[in-house]
Amino acid sequence: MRDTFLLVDGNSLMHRAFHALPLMDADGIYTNAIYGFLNMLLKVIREEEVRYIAVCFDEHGPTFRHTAYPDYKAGRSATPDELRQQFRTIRDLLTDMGVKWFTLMGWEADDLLGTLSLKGAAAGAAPLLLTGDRDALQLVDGTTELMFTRKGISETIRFTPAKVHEEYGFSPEQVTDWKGLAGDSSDNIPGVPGVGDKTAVKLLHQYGTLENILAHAGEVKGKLGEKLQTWQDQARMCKELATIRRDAPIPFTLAECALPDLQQSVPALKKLRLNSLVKRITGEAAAASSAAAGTDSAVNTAEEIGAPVLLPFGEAADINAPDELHAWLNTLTAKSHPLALHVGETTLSIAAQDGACASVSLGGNLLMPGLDPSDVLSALAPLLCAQPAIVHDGKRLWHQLNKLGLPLPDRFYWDTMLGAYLINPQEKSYSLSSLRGELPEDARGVASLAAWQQRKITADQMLHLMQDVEMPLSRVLFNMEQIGFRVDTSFLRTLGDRYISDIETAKRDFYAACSQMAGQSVKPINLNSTQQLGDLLFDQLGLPHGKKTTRGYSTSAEVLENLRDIAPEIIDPLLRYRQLTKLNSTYIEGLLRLTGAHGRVHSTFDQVATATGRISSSEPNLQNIPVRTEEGREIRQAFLPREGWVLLDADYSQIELRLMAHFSGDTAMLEAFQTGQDVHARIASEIFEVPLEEVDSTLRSRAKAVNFGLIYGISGFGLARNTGVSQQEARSFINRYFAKYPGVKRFMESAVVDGSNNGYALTLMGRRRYLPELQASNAMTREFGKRAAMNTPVQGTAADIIKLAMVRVDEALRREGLQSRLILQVHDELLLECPPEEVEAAARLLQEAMEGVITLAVPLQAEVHEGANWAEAK
DNA sequence: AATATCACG
DNA sequence: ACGTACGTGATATTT
Repeated sequence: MRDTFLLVDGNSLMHRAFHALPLMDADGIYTNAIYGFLNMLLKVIREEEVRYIAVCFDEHGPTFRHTAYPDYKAGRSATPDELRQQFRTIRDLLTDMGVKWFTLMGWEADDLLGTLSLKGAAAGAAPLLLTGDRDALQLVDGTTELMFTRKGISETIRFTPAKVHEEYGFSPEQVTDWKGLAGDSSDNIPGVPGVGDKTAVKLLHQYGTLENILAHAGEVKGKLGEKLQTWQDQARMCKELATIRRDAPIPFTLAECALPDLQQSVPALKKLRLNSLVKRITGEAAAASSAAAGTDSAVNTAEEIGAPVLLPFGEAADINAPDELHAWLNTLTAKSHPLALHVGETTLSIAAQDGACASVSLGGNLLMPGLDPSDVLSALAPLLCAQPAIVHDGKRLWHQLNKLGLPLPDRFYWDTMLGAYLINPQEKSYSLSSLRGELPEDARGVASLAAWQQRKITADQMLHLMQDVEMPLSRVLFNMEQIGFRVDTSFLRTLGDRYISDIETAKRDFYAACSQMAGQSVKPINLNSTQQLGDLLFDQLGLPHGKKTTRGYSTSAEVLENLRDIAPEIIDPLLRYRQLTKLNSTYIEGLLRLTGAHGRVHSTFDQVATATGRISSSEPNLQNIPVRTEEGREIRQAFLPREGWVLLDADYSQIELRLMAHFSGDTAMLEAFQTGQDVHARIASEIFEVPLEEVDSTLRSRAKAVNFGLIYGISGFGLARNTGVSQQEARSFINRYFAKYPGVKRFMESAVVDGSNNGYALTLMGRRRYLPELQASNAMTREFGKRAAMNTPVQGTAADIIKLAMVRVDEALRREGLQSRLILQVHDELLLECPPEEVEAAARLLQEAMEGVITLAVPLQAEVHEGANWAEAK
């Protein structure tokens, strides 16, 4: 196994970082590019087990190497001063860190990269190029790979020769030919005019090289052939320009590029106030040593599954015949667990701990006929039932198996999608390929990822969440998706007809009132278009528009509400139109579209969707079915339990406020919950200093609004907007609140301080959410970070609690041998459908499981109701 | 693909 | 001085 030799294009990365990040400075020294650069460097070092490292920079002498083409790079604007400074600083910093860097007068960074990758490979290392410059793709070969940064610097994609081909349609050797043809506007390389990506790839496919294309230009028909002949010199020139040299005269030994101990760079980083980098370096060292010390957990440890680099996987076998597959699986059955399994788009791969592994191409192509995925899964299912496997997105696999009527494994050993989510719940995507740059898409990749995740999750103290919450929950969610929720479609249709007729009425009333006001009949518009509506209301009719403008006027319900005093005859029908069309298109038509022939809807529950740990529901979203208005609530009457069964609904009472009380430890707040009375009223009485009996609905709702404000991360402005009181009054509410409940204030403040110190917020069960916003230079972003820091422990802990409750409820139902089953979760609410004879038992079990999940400083309270439909059971 | 709006906790 | 409540997903319109 070759050691990884990381070769960094310093110029490319610094430019990327500079433009991707806002300017930051330490005492007038700009650091944003340095920060972004090092951040990326540390990320790759951490993820790739780098042994050697070198950074290359441009050093332009008096003459360019490409003197033959003077316009070269004329299209690039000069390096701004704020960045030029940082190039000087980064060199000193790298020296301090002990990281070897290279420059050579008159040579560019990519030439040095080309030279060093050659020398590095010759010395026995595996060069890994890190750059944002596509030119470098030509350097990729069997030993040299490339990490390409994109989207600024936040994402990387890893190129092997095969990946280059997959992405661009030609091989690394053809990169320069391609540039000669298609050019590159960012480098001011013109190529052949009129030849773009598509044409270039086609020509390369046909003729292989630029020279060969030009030699056969006569054969090429039409304009294209002419152009190739006319511009052949320019094409050759462009190819030469794009060709990276690999013969720079630089002294090099692999040993001097050994990765230094990064701890020694801490003082230099501190000087530049790059504290989050310092934390990362020191934090990682601490995590590594604690992981090395070992944790005495009753559950499976990293050792059992094996460290990633130690996995003794042998050569992969390609299995292409069912007989062969069965034979191979039979030999696997005898082996140790866990297996690693990966079902990709086109391949399925399996690996065992002893090194045996195989991949099977699914579907197949012309060259290699593949197997029918269902045949492969059929062969595999019994094995998965016998040996818990490492999988990615187990819930999806269960669905695949289930669709084929195959036996379902009741658990998996490790789900790398869930692992990735716990490690960072804010990734844009949890597809396997996006998890680690370009992770090999086979079972070995999944296995080593799982091993890495186990160590990381253990170090971050989230093994409990992984094994006792997320993993078992995925099975519960699968069941819920599978079972679905029964819907009364004819009821919905009847309701929809009524909505439609009311919509027509509202429309008529609206236009009549508009015409009345205008003194003439107004032209009908598309009422769903906010643009046309704003035009009508504010330009034609001259109603005062709210100051909210982005592209035109806002016509939100909030703005319209303010116009009700002026023109209720216009606004009321309009608001009614809005309400009814929303109900009809989203909840009547949308729901009917998704109701199967069997009369049930099967929502998808996304376990890796939210930053806080909540689950989300989609297609249909059953977590936002109307309830707040009487009109909307009718829709809930269409949600029914299975024929002859009963619906049970249980919701946590004030769970987030209770958690606030628990976290803050505030005596008065805790007391408010001990009495078991109406908490909002009680708090209103305290903060407004009136006897409980004199708390009217206004005071109560104001106190309630403050409570919500606290949970969301209080701000005077937000509270004012939500309650309709002035911002000054809102502030005074908050002040009174903090005066009565000083512990709550302390909790809020410490949540922000902890978030800043740690870089993340924690829930009670150790779930974390990183808060880079707290370090932002933009004040608004930072304020957002503060609110998230205050909200996440509360919302996230509530999510932890109900998730564990779901696992416990499911377990208990099974243990008691009941047929009742969970069918829905709505953040603080669980729905079950039960046979009538089980209702009492299920209700008790549900309440006990929910309330008993965890012991807090205040009791957890769950309220259970039953009904013949969701409206009744709520 | 982005924006505006609105449904839920 | 900035412009804000936290977390989601669906629909329709507009680019």
